[in-house]
Amino acid sequence: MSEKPRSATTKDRLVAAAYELFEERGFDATTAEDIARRAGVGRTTFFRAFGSKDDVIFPEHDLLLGRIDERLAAATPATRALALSEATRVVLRHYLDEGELARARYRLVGSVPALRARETGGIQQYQRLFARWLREWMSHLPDGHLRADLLAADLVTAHNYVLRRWLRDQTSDPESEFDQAMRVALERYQPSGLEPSSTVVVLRTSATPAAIQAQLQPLLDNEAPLS
Amino acid sequence: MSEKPRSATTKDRLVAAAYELFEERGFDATTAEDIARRAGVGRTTFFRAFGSKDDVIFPEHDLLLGRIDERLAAATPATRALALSEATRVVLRHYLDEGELARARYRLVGSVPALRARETGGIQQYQRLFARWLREWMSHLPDGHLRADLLAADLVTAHNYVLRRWLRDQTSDPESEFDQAMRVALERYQPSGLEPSSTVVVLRTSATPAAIQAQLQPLLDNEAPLS
DNA sequence: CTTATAGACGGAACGGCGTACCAACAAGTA
DNA sequence: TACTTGTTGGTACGCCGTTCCGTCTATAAG
Repeated sequence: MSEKPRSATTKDRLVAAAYELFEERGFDATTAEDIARRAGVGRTTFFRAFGSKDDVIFPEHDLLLGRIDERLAAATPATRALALSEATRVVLRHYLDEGELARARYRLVGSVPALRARETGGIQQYQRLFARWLREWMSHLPDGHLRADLLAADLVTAHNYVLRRWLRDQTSDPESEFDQAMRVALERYQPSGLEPSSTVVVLRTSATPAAIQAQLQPLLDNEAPLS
Repeated sequence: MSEKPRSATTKDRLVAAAYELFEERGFDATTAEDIARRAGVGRTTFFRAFGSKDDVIFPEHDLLLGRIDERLAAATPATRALALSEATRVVLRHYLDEGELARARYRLVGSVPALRARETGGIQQYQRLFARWLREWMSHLPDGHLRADLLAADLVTAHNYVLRRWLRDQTSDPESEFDQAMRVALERYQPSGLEPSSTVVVLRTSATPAAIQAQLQPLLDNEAPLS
């Protein structure tokens, strides 16, 4: 616990060596021994540090899962919509902070099917974590479990949508796009015990209910003050 | 093309042998040579037939992708909602028809992390296929690409929700539950050029917009007649 | 009937992954 | 100094998935 500096640098050197070699020769043409040799350690040490060749690419996965869980556990009924948005934002921010490293990983994963599978497996873990909380929060609604699963999928999908746009340099303001994406995704969420004063709404329009509901959602969000 | 009977039985014997051994000793404790020996063929033949040990579990994947693509390609603007629902139903029906084999696979996949990753990879392929069509259909809407991705995720998630309930014996009428799940998932879809006669809606209720919209959606669905 | 060509098959060998085991070595403690 | 504790590298092993090659069978041509 106190030897972070030395231990961290060994792992970091392995990660750096791995990315170098992957970009030089490709993933499949790089052996674990190659990586270890360039990092100046033995092959055994490499597997002790990462467990598998794929793990070099996705190291902070468990950390992010933990942070999401914390954020969702801290939500009160009134702040759940916000908690969902912020928990998702934690992941986005993490990749934004990585900068070029995240883009290198994106290129790599996109070109190696085995890594794609690994990545989607990780994404699924996020989704299941969100679903676990949402099922609890929405179980009283009609089709609550289904709607919880759908919203969990939507949150993850919306996050990936914005993240991929940033990774491909298709946006200069990912945070704003993320806000909008969360707004759309959270159309599926309605606060649980909230019983607001009844309101008369009269509409004369050809807009579909979905469009109307999209317009009204921000009002509902604002009604739930953050703690 | 005409040697289906002999070729099919070899593959089928390998699949049968594989499932037997997986249930007897578990996935990891079963080698490719074990499977081949029990099926009465050589190890080389096994890898020629399936390419990898995982592939024995998910053989008809490409077939299903093809059928979905066909169904979506055949949709007209007026029948797209129905096409989405039916294309998804193709997958559900496939597993329902498999019966006990599907349940054996479910137990197996649930207990072996490597197979889980493989399965989610397959699911992601379905999702991407749906998204490809939906992006085309919805690109004119505000946030069209995002909404297309979300709906694709919802369709796949809704399907998996019902399928898993059936796999766990939590439902006796998966088709009806699937209808309802599709209804909820398709709340995200609004037909493209549809410009219905305007309607005045007066509501005095404490229900949220999302709930109201959920109630109204069937009316919209009925407006798009099937060809 | 014989020969030729193509395709399915099994065997052997190879590189690589991930694991298990072991010996060497450093650092802190009695 | 001796003893633990933990990290490291080396060796060996089983298995995966691929490649190469020789064998067998079947269908067609001569």
